[in-house]
Amino acid sequence: MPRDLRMSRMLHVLIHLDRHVERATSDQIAKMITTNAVVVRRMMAGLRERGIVTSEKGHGGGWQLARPLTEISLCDVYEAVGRPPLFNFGSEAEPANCLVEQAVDARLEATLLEAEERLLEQFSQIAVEELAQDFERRFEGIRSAERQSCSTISEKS
Amino acid sequence: MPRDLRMSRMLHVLIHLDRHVERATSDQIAKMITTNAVVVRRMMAGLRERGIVTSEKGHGGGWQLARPLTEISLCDVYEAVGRPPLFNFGSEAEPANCLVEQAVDARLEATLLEAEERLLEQFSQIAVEELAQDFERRFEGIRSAERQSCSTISEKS
DNA sequence: AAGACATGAAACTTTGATTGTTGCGTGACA
DNA sequence: TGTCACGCAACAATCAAAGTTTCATGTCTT
Repeated sequence: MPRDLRMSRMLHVLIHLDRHVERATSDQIAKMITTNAVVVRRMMAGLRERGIVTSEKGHGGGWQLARPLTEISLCDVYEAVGRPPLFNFGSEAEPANCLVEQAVDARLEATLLEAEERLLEQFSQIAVEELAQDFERRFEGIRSAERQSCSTISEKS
Repeated sequence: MPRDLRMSRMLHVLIHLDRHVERATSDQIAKMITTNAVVVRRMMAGLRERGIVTSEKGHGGGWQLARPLTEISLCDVYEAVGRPPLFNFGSEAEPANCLVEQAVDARLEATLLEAEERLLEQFSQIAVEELAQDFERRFEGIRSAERQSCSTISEKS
């Protein structure tokens, strides 16, 4: 059930930039997340504005982390990709003149707002570095499995 | 920020069916929520399957509540409209072969799943009757304001 | 200075899910 | 028998994210 992929994708990229490449062009990044360079620039522009990455033009240019993953929270990334609406549902756009609808909307929005605040609070307490460590645990798990079984599981992209 | 409106709309309708009309045709309901009869039938079919409303064909037919609003929770309605995805974002559809992406997806999905469970738990503890009472408080507020100012604020739809 | 490389930015197309629409079939009541 | 109302299927409209194309700008190398 694919929806807005920007946050997931940007987290993916940030970890690669920290653990694997240090600097990468939009094209290289595009291959990491199986899309194209323009989409990458569009998303990364938000990260640059928030001081999470920097970009350089010309030969040897590309994208680079501007600060360590320990100082980037999931909330930072969420805001950097434009604070898209968290929920997939809600009420009509214009305020209703029907009082029943007003009551329903108010209650629903209040409930969602509360849930949103809780989720963002959680996001603000998770550093991207934590996800990078999740990855390394997975990597070590695969490596040790390889040593035992001599199978050829390899890391890709 | 309009997204999936089904839950909001169905709550609206259920309260009208309890407080105002008792039985209504798809066309009448369509006017309440400013859409057309087919859309109404599509959404209400889910409510009927869950035993929340009943429908009758022919003369004098239409839709009717099958049980009191005190016995219908927001969660019931959410499930009746098909359990649409709660969140507006997520990860790629197919499981990744990149370990970094796997780690990001796993963490993100776990966080969202937790938030989803909390929200549904809250939904299951709110009866539609509560929203109906929210409405009546609003209604009384307007009535008393009318008595004081002789203005002509009227309830619509 | 020329050319290749890489980002910046604008305009357009594609995609996917909800919503909206049309048409026809079926059951029920007068 | 005719009207009313739901049931159902197929199709069009809508909207945002994602994808694409094109051109401009800046930078490094030769």
